[in-house]
Amino acid sequence: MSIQKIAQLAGVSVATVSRVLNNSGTVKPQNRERVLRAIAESNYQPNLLARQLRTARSLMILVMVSNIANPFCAEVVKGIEEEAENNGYRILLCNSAADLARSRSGLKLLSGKIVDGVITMDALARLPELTTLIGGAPWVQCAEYADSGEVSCVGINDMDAAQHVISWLLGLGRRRIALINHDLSYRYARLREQGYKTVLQTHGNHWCVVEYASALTSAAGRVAMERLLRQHPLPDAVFAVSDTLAAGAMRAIELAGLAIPQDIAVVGFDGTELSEMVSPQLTTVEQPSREIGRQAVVQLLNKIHNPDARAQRIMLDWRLVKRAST
Amino acid sequence: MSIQKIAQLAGVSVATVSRVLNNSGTVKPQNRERVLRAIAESNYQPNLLARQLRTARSLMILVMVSNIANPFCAEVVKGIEEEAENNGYRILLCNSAADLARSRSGLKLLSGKIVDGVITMDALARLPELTTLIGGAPWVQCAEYADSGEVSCVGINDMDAAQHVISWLLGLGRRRIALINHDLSYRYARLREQGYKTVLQTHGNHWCVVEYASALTSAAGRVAMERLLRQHPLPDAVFAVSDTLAAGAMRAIELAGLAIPQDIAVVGFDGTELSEMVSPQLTTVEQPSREIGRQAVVQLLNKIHNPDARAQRIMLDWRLVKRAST
DNA sequence: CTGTTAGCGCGTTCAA
DNA sequence: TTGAACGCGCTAACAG
Repeated sequence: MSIQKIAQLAGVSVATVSRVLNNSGTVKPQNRERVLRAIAESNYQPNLLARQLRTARSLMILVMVSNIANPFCAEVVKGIEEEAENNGYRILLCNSAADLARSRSGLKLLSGKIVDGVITMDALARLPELTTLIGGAPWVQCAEYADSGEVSCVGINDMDAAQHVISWLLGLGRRRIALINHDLSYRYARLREQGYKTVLQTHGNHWCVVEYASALTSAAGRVAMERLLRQHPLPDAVFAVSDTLAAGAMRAIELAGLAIPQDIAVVGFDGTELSEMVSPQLTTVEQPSREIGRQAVVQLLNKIHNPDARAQRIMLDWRLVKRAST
Repeated sequence: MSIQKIAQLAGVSVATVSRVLNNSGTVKPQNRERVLRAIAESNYQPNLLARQLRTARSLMILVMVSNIANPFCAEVVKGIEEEAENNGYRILLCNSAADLARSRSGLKLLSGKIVDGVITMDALARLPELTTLIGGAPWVQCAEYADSGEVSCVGINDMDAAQHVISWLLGLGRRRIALINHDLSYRYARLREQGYKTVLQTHGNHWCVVEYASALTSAAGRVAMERLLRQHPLPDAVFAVSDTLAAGAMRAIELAGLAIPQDIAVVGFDGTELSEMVSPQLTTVEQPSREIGRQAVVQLLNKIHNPDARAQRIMLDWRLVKRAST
């Protein structure tokens, strides 16, 4: 069912049908009525491929995520959806699973003109193939830093936050603070680790142990913590770079028969709902996740509508939420 | 950068470039070489809109989900991704948030020919507008039943599973078994509730209390459980229709100073990783989530390649995993 | 207010 | 083995 058939059915030209569909130009009420009736009768749905090919815009933005099950990630996506919807845009979610082939496949939606721009929460700045695939298309990095200054990004100051957490734990009297980190190809992971190490060095504290979780999941956090529990002496505090990791770590500590926070204090990151669901409730660095998502859309739409706009680095506020786990 | 420019750059016709791109027809090696060089030099990327408009297929399938953060859902999606990828298809994820406008917007990707088919995990069979929007396009319901026999679906026998759980709890001596359910517009929710009530009636057990959570989240499960804890006498067992709800319920029970399972036994549903992360570990009905996703893709591709194929109802096996929460 | 027509970029005949 | 020409369905410019 095409616009041609509708025109034929309504006894008008395709241009008139198009005008009715888009509320553009002027159409005699009687003709508009006939067109609308023909559309209703035939259950006609416009072909978006043709429309987008013709207008060269899709009102769709691609969101590339490495793990959609992560609650922090889900929150950011909600912020993205809200702001996009407010501006007449639709979201396409693509789960890259941190896989090169998947990422490449997803980005073809961008280079293939299916979407108008992309927001990535992935660590792909290190993959030159992907950045050339994106080319000069509108792109915003979200909850992750851009390596080059060419691309806008929205996030928090991860180094500051990590430094604050470690300083505070030291102030509480903790002396063996371990870090549970994640894939260092993420720049935020490198920055948080750097913050962690900087503070320890400044205080002449030589107990410095980092474990890397294989994914941002509770299970991976638990495994990482189990490795830490084989240390002698044991850590007396753990800083995990996500709430999911922290939740898994807490489980491992509990199973080992140790008490939180008496034996080991735990601090998470993100400030997701999960931090309030675990027992004891988790001290965590709260990120303004919804706002991060919204700002990413604002930046992206700005770039879409004004291609010459300079790249922006938006840094939002974070805060340490102190709860029973410390 | 279009195929025209490449043709010009390589000194051949657009047809030849197209043949190189699609490995179709025959091209003189020398010309192929020149085309490939032109493509590489100009960083050309084919316009998928034009290609899909012309070929009338996209090799993409739409997946509509109501809450991407639900771990069960995430597992099913992984299964979908695996099977789709094995067949050369790409996934587009659309978070409907159980919202009509969002769902409508998402399904336009289908009626607008952007994708070749749709897998829904949503309860949209009740919304006639949406089903007409889908029209006769390839469609599979996943982890949810179809109301009409026209559309294929993949899932488990929810009524059987619920009946089994309740019978088993009764066998353990529990007499006041409450149900934490979810939005009854989901057919699986209606079936599980039916299973719950059927068994209670059969045993002449009149203590029958159902609470409805506002979403499939821990927070909503906690709120629902808090309402149940205002009952007199208290329930001595709770069956929640998802692990996320059960986790929230456990938190509420713990905060009320009650013991699991001594005071109140808890059973979840789905068999997600979460059920192993909570303390005590959760007894739950394990669904073959990955396989559900894979089967959904198998059914959908069958429908895409063979439009006259009859709708199938695929029922997979479940099993009750008994752990410390009961 | 309306209709005709020229592309958007591509794959695919059909002749050569 | 190649190229010219058509049409997928749509919007927009232009002429009436």
